Amino acid sequence: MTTAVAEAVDDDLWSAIGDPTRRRLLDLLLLEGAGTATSLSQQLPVTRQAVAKHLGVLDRVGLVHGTPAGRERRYRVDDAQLARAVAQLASVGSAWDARLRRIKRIAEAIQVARNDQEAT
Amino acid sequence: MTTAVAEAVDDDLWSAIGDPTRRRLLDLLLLEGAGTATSLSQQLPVTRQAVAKHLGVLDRVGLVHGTPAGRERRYRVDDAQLARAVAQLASVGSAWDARLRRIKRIAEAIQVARNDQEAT
DNA sequence: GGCGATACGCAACCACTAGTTGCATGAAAG
DNA sequence: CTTTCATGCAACTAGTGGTTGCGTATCGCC
Repeated sequence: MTTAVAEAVDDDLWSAIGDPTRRRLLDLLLLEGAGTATSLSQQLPVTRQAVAKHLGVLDRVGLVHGTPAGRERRYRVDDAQLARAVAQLASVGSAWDARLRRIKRIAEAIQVARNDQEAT
Repeated sequence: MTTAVAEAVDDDLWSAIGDPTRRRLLDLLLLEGAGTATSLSQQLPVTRQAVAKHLGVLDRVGLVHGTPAGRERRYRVDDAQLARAVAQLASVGSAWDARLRRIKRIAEAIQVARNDQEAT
């Protein structure tokens, strides 16, 4: 019997998509197919260097791949890896959801038992 | 037409459940019903003070409530608020999931078109 | 070929947060 | 009353998201 919620979470993956700026970054990349640090920074309220750092961590965990193209470095999303990340998100969510439901059920059961007592 | 994924995320809530230690904390509280900084810290690889801080931020965003009980302060989860957080998690996840599926569909469509051309 | 514009990477610095240790205080128990 | 135990507060460290500033390499044009 498992005593704790699964939480079989790749911590790097999670923290990568945990940052709101990185989420928007992934969103933009997904939307436009590809982008560079400069092009992306123009659509975000942060500097090019900040974006570059984020792309660095996203690249490190494999959520995006950056390939040099002339004087610029073009990044694009790794669909499979992002799908994995999304799956983890869903997994943590549903684990908690399940536990919440269970707790609720138990609480109701106790309530019922108490009513039975009073009715004696 | 919406050009970006919803991302209607309460940032405080998200960052509250973004921390792995806080997730384990919520997990423990959910499992045991209630707990204090001291009791919880004994089941985690961090000090009592660290746990106290986390409970502080969880309390501030309303995911838990702490009530003084004699010389100790007892915390318990706010089910409704946690349910909200879980819902947000699911929402972000499904938004990306949808976009990934859409991208995949477009990619396949392009592939089909290309094959048609070649078949001419 | 040479030169300005552009895209990049690196380094230093600031602010915030998760973690620590140390200490003082207040309630409970003997 | 004294001891014990849980808490809260303060100071300090390490890591990270963000900035500015600077050096360098590539592209485009004359």
